[in-house]
Amino acid sequence: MALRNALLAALIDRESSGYDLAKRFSASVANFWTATPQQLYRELDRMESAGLLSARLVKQEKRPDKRLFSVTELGRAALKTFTAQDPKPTTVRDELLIQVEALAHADVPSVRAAIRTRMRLSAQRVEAYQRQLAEILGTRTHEEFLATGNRIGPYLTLQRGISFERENISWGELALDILARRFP
Amino acid sequence: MALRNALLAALIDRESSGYDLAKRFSASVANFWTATPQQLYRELDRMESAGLLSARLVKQEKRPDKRLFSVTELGRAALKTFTAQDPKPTTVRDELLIQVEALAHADVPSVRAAIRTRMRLSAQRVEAYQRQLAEILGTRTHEEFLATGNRIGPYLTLQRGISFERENISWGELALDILARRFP
DNA sequence: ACGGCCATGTAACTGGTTACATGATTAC
DNA sequence: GTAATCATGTAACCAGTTACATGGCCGT
Repeated sequence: MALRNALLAALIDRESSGYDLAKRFSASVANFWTATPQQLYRELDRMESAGLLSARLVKQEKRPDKRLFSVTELGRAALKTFTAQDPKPTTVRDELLIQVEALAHADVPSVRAAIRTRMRLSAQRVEAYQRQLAEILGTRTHEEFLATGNRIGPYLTLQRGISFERENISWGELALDILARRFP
Repeated sequence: MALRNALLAALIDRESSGYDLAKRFSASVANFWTATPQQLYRELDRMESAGLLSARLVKQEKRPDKRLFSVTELGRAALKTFTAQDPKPTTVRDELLIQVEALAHADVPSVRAAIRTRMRLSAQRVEAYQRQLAEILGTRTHEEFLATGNRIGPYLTLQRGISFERENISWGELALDILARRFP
C-alpha cells in the first residue's frame, strides 16, 4: 500500500509509462523508495483498477507501444489523505553494513572492494541528483528559487539524497583508512 | 536470506534471546537493518533447524523462560561466505520523504509535524548510538581505539548511524525553514 | 553478430507485516 | 488498578524478488 503512495507522488506532476517509472525509481526516487519493474507493473495495474490512475495507450512506430499513466481526481484525494497521516518509520536494508559489522569474522579484501564499489555508486548518484537539482533551479540561485520556485518538494528530497550519498562517500574514506591501518 | 546474515552478525559476539534481539534491532541494528519481532522468531527457528544456530533453554524464576541462541561453526562459515559476496544495493523506504516529494499536493501542517517528529527520533538515536560508541571506546581515545581496539566493525557502523541521523536533523531544519517561508 | 535499449508481462517463490494470544512481575 | 517489561508464539495476509519470455531497433 505504500509503494502506491510513492507512485502517486511520482506521477502527480508527470504522466509516465511503467518503463519510465522504473528508470526514475532507480535514479531519483531510489533516494527514498526502491521497487523493481515487476512491482511497478503490478501495482500500476491495480491502481488503474482502483480508479487512482488512468492509462492511455500510445502507439509508436519503431518501438513497442506504451501505456502512459496519470493520476485521477480520486488518486489526488488518496495522496492528500496519505500526506495527512503519520508516516511509518524509515526502513533500511544495507548488506554492506552487515558485512562491516561482522568485520572481525569477515573476508576483509571482499569487504574492502565492496566499500569501494559503494563509494563509486554514491559518487554517480550525487552527480545525477545534482543534475536534477540544476534542472529544477534553471537559471535561478537557491535563494531566488526558494523564494518563488514551485517544485520545493523535489528540491528537498534531492537535497536529502545528495547529503546522504556524500556521507556515504566520506564514511567510506574513514572505513578504508581504518582497514588500511588494521588489516594492511 | 538476508535477515539471516544480519542475525549471524548480531549474534556472533553475543549470545541473545529473540526478545534481546528485537530490542537490539530497534536500537543499534536499525541503523542498517529492520525487522519485526515476529520475523526474528521465525527466522531464528529456521536457522536453528538449518544448524546455523544452537539454542539453549534458560529457566528463570519470576520471568518467562528464554531461549538463548549462539552461532555454530556452520553459522560462522555461512557468515564468512556471505562477507565474501557482493552485497546487494541498499534499499530504503521512507514515507516521510514521499510526503515531502508531494508537498505541493500535501496537507502541509501534517507534514511539518511529521518532520518535527522525525527530528526528535533522530536526536534520540544519535544519543543512543553515542552511548554505545562510548561503551566500546571505554577509556580510550578514538586514536588509541583505532590503533588497538577489537570491535572496529561495530565502531564503523555506529559512526555511519550517527552521521546519518545528524544529517536527518540538519535536513529537517532546512525543510522547516523553507516551509516557514513558503507556507507561513 | 552482438549487446543494449525500449516496453511489457506471467508465474512461482520468499520475505515482511499485522492481528491476536498468553501470563507473570514490577513500578507508579 | 494500570501500564510497562519480560518472553514467546500462531495464522493469515500482503509485498517484494527472481526467473523467464517476447521482439524489433540502433549502434559498432
